[in-house]
Amino acid sequence: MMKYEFDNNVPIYLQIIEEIKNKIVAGVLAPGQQLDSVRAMAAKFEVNPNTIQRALSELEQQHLVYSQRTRGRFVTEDTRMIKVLRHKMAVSEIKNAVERLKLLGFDSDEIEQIFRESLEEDISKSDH
Amino acid sequence: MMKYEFDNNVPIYLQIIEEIKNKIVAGVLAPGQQLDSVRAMAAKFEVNPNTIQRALSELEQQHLVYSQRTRGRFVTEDTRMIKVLRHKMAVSEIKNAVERLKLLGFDSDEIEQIFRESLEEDISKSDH
Amino acid sequence: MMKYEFDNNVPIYLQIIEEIKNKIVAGVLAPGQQLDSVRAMAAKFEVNPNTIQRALSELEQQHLVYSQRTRGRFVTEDTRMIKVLRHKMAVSEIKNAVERLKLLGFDSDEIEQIFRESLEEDISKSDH
Amino acid sequence: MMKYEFDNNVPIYLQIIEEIKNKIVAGVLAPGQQLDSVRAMAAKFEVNPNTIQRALSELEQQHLVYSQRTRGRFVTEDTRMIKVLRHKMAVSEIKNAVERLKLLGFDSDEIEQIFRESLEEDISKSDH
DNA sequence: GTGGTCTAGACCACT
DNA sequence: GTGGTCTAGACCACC
Repeated sequence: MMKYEFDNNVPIYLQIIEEIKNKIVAGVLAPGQQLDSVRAMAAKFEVNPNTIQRALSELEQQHLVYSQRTRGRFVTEDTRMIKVLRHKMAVSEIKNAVERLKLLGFDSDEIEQIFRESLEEDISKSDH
Repeated sequence: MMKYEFDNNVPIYLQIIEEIKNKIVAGVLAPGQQLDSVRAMAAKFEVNPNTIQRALSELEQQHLVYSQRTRGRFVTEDTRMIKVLRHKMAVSEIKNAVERLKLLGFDSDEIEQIFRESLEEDISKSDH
Repeated sequence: MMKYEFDNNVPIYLQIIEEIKNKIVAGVLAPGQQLDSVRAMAAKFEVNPNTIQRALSELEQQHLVYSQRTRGRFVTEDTRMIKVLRHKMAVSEIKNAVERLKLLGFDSDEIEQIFRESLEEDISKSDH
Repeated sequence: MMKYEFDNNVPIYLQIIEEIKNKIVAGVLAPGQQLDSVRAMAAKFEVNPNTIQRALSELEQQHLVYSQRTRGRFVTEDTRMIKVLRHKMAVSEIKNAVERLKLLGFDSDEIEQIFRESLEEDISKSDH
């Protein structure tokens, strides 16, 4: 058997980044909307303010949020950026799934067929 | 401040079940092949033997492994069962991905299109 | 008169980033060469290790250095990246000078003429 | 740990001299115009009056300002002096930039080419 | 020994 | 009150 390895060594700040990205892509955080303050988020996540700061400045470097020194932080108003992010996240989600299936010995044709089945079921579900 | 638990509340025994299922489906553990002993697995996973015990009996209930009192535990020789499992795992993998994307606001058409792109890239990659 | 403002509020970690970029561009740090460890640099700059860490991880995000967990950090071996950086730094150096001169009321023609004089003097200097 | 001083060892009085020269060259301070009093400037720069005194007498030695015992200090009316200063500042600005680039390993040809690019961009910008 | 993450707590500038 | 920077000191995984 293989080496033992249970997940969850993902750094907190990365998890927070993902959390916020999800909300931006899903529209829960709208373009231009103000984020909670560093200290407020630190309290909510029960985490040190520095950890939040790190997550947020990383998001800033990716141009997904911007900050105004004394006013606070805001979701980018550049909807193009958000669309790009949205697409990237979808691609990576799907690629990961495909990747894992290939490791289990599935080939592209099989994966495509199963994917097709999944979508069809979905459609019939939404017909109810 | 205390640590906030983000993910990782999946019980260990479920993670172990997944691990073993993966090996069976991928063929790393062949039909009829003997599994490591409970104590050996407990050592490898650095986990209490009871946890292993629980995982294995669950797999027995699902007829994916069977035990012979004195000899040990073995992967099922029923290849049909394995095929079914294989298919189920693929479906659930893909459904999960689709599900997460729908939560992010994607509709079926978008997902299909991105899926198509992913596969095409894969093909062009393997052409190199 | 204008607002009072003496320079030097530039964060230490940004100054360190510049320092290292300079060395990379000038070739003092060659592609693939190992950098001092975080702790060593912290001692050299008389600064907290976290500050060094921050500078270096920023450089890593810019793909100018890469790190290997247990071995240390290294200058990128991608000489293209270094060339790009080199060019960017030159452009920004010159743009800054031009910018400051424009604030002093110089127009492009004047600036070009003075620039030409500077270069000629330089050449005659290197003739000696 | 103590703080390491990176830049900012330029004496304050020199910074103030530069500030005033900039204003004179840019025309913010016109020929013959009266300067603020020492005390007023000391307040504005949040600096000891002696520091201002020193900066101003240096400027007097360079014939860029002159003082009338009881009335105060004034910008020189010798526009030729100002033109010379203006030129000198431009030259030194550019020479500094060139100098720094040479330290980074650029040769004159490269610098000229990049300078040319910068100016062209500037022109195309003003065309918009 | 290496890099990486996190906390606790401080100080700054800006409004 | 906001974000931003920095220190001091801790712990982890990896080899």
